[in-house]
Amino acid sequence: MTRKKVKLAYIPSDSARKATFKKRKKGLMKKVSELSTLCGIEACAIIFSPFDGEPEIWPSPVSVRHMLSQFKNMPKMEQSKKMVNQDSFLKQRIARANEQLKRQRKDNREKEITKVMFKGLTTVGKLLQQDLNMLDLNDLGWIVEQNLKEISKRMEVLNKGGSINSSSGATAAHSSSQGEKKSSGFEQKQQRWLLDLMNPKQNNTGGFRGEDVIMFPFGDGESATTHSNNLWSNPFYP
Amino acid sequence: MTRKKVKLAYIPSDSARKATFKKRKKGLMKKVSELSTLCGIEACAIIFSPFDGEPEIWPSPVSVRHMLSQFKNMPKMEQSKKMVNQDSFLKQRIARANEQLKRQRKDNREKEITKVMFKGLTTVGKLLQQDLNMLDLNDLGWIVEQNLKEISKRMEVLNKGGSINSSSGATAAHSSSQGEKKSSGFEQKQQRWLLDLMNPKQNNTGGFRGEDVIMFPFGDGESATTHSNNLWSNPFYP
DNA sequence: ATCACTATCTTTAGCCG
DNA sequence: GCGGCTAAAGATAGTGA
Repeated sequence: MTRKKVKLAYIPSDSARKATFKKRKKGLMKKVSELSTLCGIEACAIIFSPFDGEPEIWPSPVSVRHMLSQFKNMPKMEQSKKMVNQDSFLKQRIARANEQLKRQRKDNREKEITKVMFKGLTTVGKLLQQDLNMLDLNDLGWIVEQNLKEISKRMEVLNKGGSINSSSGATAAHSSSQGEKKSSGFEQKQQRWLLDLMNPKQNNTGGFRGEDVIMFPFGDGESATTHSNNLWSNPFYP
Repeated sequence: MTRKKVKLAYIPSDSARKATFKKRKKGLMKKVSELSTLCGIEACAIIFSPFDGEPEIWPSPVSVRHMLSQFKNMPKMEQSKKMVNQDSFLKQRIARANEQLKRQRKDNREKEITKVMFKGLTTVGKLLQQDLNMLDLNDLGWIVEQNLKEISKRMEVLNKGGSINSSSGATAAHSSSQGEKKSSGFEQKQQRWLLDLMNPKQNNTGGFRGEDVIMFPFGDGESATTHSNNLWSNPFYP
């Protein structure tokens, strides 16, 4: 049987199109997944289809979040390093050292990925910004008005809450040491500010929590009645 | 020769990994492209690789922007519709009607896509928001301080600039009429607010332009010295 | 490193139940 | 419409220049 060579064009038939869509979407997602694991990189695919309301997203939304949260766990790595150094038996030491090396490599790779990804994230952010700026925001003066209302509240709360210490400890050392032979250009500087940014300070005495709002041109866009479901939702506490 | 069946795991060798990455990235992009054209849907893929600094993005960043800008051109479609109706020769009329129908169909599809995509965009926006919220923004009190400084300025300007008219004309009619046999659930309501949102008002007398800043957790993240290159850039005027 | 080649593996169009 | 099947089309791992 001669199965024709599918010309690359919009499939007119609704049913055929949907069928092809489902099949190919599946295949595509698999490909993304494979690329990600094989090459140890972060990737995502987003598919907006009329067939389902929500856009299809790979990987799970949580995975990106998880990646960023890794920064918080980095200091712990330092500790385990010290532990290994104080071990006594030679064999165990070698074994552990190898373990360590392996982990180190993995960790290095993860850090590297995270760095790249984070840097990239800002690019994506810019992109989305630009797209959303297309909405001719000049016409939406009421947004600013809304902003101002919320902001006055925020001002009050802040002024009451006292001064907020913004310099983070940033004691987390950068452990690039041995391991990976070629780490493709870690920049100490950037890495440092990322650490500073990521290193959490437990000082939560600042007055701004929960109710404070700075409007954001993101949201579900369906209703403008509720606050949490507003076109302009809170970027600081979603 | 027995070429092995590639086990799905991280490729340790730097060179092999990079080679595979390049090949597969290419293939993946092709797949996305094919899916998009075959099924008439919008999709994008973003790949963060340590091999190149910028993330790879499909399709071109402009395409997303272009899509949104289509909304602005919609009213023109109405005009061409009328023009066709006033034609006199039967043959020409039929020919033109068919042309029109074709365009209408295309346009309907594009509108539909845009609707879905726009709705999805907000979901993506939320996603990115959440991810960026991981930065423990509580620790960055200075951001809020910066915000407040800029905001006081904004308040002044706004109060001086008079009230800003926020109700847009929204006269653009919704033309779903004939054509596409199955338009997979256009929602009048949502379509309407999109139109309202998109329909530009030429009233640019409002006082806020250029210098006003509401800080945003997006940016290039490299330097914090210049304003335009700040970690927190201006969402309203990028 | 980068290209081209191609044997082999993978995806998928078209059918059928 | 959905899931399984099968052969054609397509992608790519390994290789050598």
